[in-house]
This record gives sequence, C-alpha cells and structure tokens, in this order.
Amino acid sequence: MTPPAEKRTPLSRERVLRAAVALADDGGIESLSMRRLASELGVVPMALYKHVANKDELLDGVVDVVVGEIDPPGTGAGWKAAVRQRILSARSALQRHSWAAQVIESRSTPTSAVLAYLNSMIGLFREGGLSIDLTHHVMHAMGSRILGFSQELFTAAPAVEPPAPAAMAQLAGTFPYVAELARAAAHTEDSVVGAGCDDQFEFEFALDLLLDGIERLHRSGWMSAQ
Amino acid sequence: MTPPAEKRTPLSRERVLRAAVALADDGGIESLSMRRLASELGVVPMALYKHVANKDELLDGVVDVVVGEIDPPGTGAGWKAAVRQRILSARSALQRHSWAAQVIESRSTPTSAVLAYLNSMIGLFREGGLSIDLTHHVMHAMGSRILGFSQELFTAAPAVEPPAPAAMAQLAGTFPYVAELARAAAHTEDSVVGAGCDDQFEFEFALDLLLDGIERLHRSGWMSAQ
DNA sequence: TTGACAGGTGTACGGCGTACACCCTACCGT
DNA sequence: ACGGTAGGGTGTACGCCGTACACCTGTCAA
Repeated sequence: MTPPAEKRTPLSRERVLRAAVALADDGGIESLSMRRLASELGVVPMALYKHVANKDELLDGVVDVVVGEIDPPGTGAGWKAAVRQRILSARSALQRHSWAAQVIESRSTPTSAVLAYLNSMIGLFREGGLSIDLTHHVMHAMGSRILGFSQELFTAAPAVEPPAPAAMAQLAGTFPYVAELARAAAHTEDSVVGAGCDDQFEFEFALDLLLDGIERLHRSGWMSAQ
Repeated sequence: MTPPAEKRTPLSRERVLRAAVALADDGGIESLSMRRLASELGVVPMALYKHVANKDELLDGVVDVVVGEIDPPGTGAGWKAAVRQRILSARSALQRHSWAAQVIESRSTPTSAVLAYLNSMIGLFREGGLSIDLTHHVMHAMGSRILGFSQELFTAAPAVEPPAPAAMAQLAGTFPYVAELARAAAHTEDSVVGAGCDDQFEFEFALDLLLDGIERLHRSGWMSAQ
C-alpha cells in the first residue's frame, strides 16, 4: 500500500565496504557482523552476499579501504626520509581506524592493495641503493611496523584508570622493576593528561632505531654470509 | 545401569587449561571452543564454568601456561647476551604453540605471568646498567618482540604452494619489486625445501639490529630530551 | 542427622555465518 | 508485445557459539 516511495539506492560492493568501515569505526571490530552491517544498510543479511563472497572477503575489503588511505610516497630526499614519512602516514591511517591492525593481522594472505603498498616500499629501499639481499632482510626486520603497527605488548586501556593507588603498592612488591618503570613513565607525562607514555615518541624512537641500524649496515656494505 | 565404574578424576583448573592447550595445539585456535573443550574432557559444557569464569579467563589461563614454558634468565654474560637468549627461548615457546601469539595479542590486559616475565626482562636491562629512561623506551621499541613475536607481515601458508608459476609472472608485471625480492629469497633457500626464508635467521637479524642499536645508545649515554 | 557446599547436568536464549530456494524487477532479442 | 534471463533483495533454516539459571548429587563437618 505504500506508494512507490523513493527507491533506496541499491547496494554495491563499495557501499557495503564503506558501511563496514563506519560500523567498525564506532563500536569496534566486534560489532562488525554481517547481520548488524545488513541492518545498518536497511537490508536483510543475505543481501550482502550478492556483493561479497563471505565475511573473510568483507574483511579483506575493509583492509583495502584502510590501506588505500595511506599517502603515496613523497619524492626527493633520501630513502630514509621517504620510508620514514610513509610509515608515519601508514601509522596515522591505522590510528584513524583503531581496529584495523587487528584485522590486518588476522588475514592469512595479503590483499593486493597491501601488496601494492609493500611493492612501493621495497622500491624506496632499492632505489635508495640498498642491495636486494639487505632489502630482503630489512623487510623482515621491519615486519608489520612497515604498515604502521605499533607492536606494543598491550594496547591496554589504563588510560581510563590512572595507576590505581592500592594496586600500585602491590605491584611494587611483586614486580619491582615494572613498578619502577611505571613510575618513571608517569613522571615524563609532559604529553596529555595521565596517559602515561607518548605513543608517537615511542613509535618514532623504535622506527629510528631500526632505520639508523639499517643505514649503518648499508653504508658498511653489509651482506649476509654468501 | 552402568556399574559405579571407575570414577573419572575430577576436573580442575589445571586439567582444563592443559586440555585447552592440547586442543589448540592440534586443530588451531579456532577449534578451541568451550563446547569442544568440554566434550574433549568428557563433560558437559557448563561444567567448565566451575573452573574458569568465562572464555576470556580461559584464554588468559592458556597464555599463562605458554609463558610459563619460557626458560628463566641465564646468569653471567652481559645484559645483551642474557636478553638475547631469553627472547630466543620465548620465541621457541611461541613456536611450539603456533596459535599463542594471536591469543596473547588478543588479550587487552597482561596476565600476571606475563607481568612477571616483563619484570625480569626489565631487570636484565636495569642490572646491565641501562638508565630507567633508556630502558623505558627500549621496552616500547622491542614491543611484542620481547615475547618472541616474529611480527612478520603475513604468517602466510605459501609453504604449501611453491611460487605458483603463472601467478609469478603476473606478480612480476604488477609488483616488480615484490617479485624481484621473492626471486632473491628463493635463491637463498639453503634451508629446508622451498620454504623461502629462514625464519630463525630473519628473527635474529632483526633482534640483533635492535640490540646493537640499543647498546650503541647506552654506550653513548643517550637520554631523551629532558 | 543435617545441612552446606563443591562440582557436574539440562535446558534455554540470543547471537553468529551462511546454504538454499524463492521472488521481483529491468532489460533483452525476437 | 512477449517470453527469457539475470541481477539483486528476501525468508527460512541449520549448526555453531558463549553462557545464564535452575537443578541434582555426593562428600564431609558439625
């Protein structure tokens, strides 16, 4: 009995993927289910399967969306600066979608967008003059950090609870070194409120530690035993 | 009607955790469900909840089991050798349970076994003479590698399929640098059949890159800007 | 004897991914 | 004008998941 009404714009793979990213952005990755995504799009769950083969492919798709947000490599400057800048760009893309790292890690096979990114990254090293041999090992050494992963031990939410007064005392007794380090980190909180550590600083510290080491190996003409 | 029969030994938290580890060891992490675990133990699913609060706590428990397998720190030698050896021990524990890295990463809060491990790791640096400041940033820089994580971009199963002849050609066209690197890696396969890369070598390469950089910073009296 | 308690059971609910059969609409060549 | 085909949305159903809740049973202390 409803008049023709405005006919909703039909689904499309792209619309599905964008909605999936949006859904994960607010609500976290665990709220991205086929059923919820469908209802978000005002559609029955099975309708999605006309546009993505299954949930795995959906996840591959959202990974491609996120990776697509990484800036293209800059020009000029040396390989070191170019690599550094690109990785920081990747990191900021990952930070815009806090669930993305976890999803990328869960994939067993790289999507072609990821391959394209890796390809251009390898290119930066090679065109910077690094040998294939060194470039190969360097890619392994950088690992997922190349995609901007922080690789922290625990993403932790202690941002919400300060140190907790009593817990701190017990910590000091059982894990004195951890406690000492936590205290030291708390002092340096010239960053935001009580977040503890300056993630950006830590990331760049680690990144530069690696890049400097690589540069040293390169300059000394390092190569693996035969 | 069955006679009293031999009464099965009752469950216990430890028996549950051991069975969970065994179940994940063969069958992978996705085959570790409360229901399957229960049936493996000849018991009804809800029985498990008398020994673990919920699945999250079960996972925390299995993490503790795995972390408990890491060798205690060695004595003598310098901090660098001690750290190196301990991390390699952690790595071998993670390799014995290939699902463990993924599980540890999925936890949002460190179990106390992990904290104990971290504590002793921090201790190695501190007792080796590194400043609190440097130790702090170093712990961040090492990140999950401290637990033996490989941090490869993709664990990939290309071990089962060699390079695939046709795919390789297309790869060369679209991603020339990736292809070049893949070819280079394939040459060096002095390791096993066609696995491609020597994971152990790559891990130690990255580890030493970091440790050498850290040692250099330490010797030069590095400290963060105030 | 009683009663508390630890530990195993059975039933049930709501969520998940997705197989399969269906239907409706738009567009095609005749 | 007309039947055919195909793309895209639907409805139902299955088997899996984690787990809340009420229940039963055996053991041991008081």
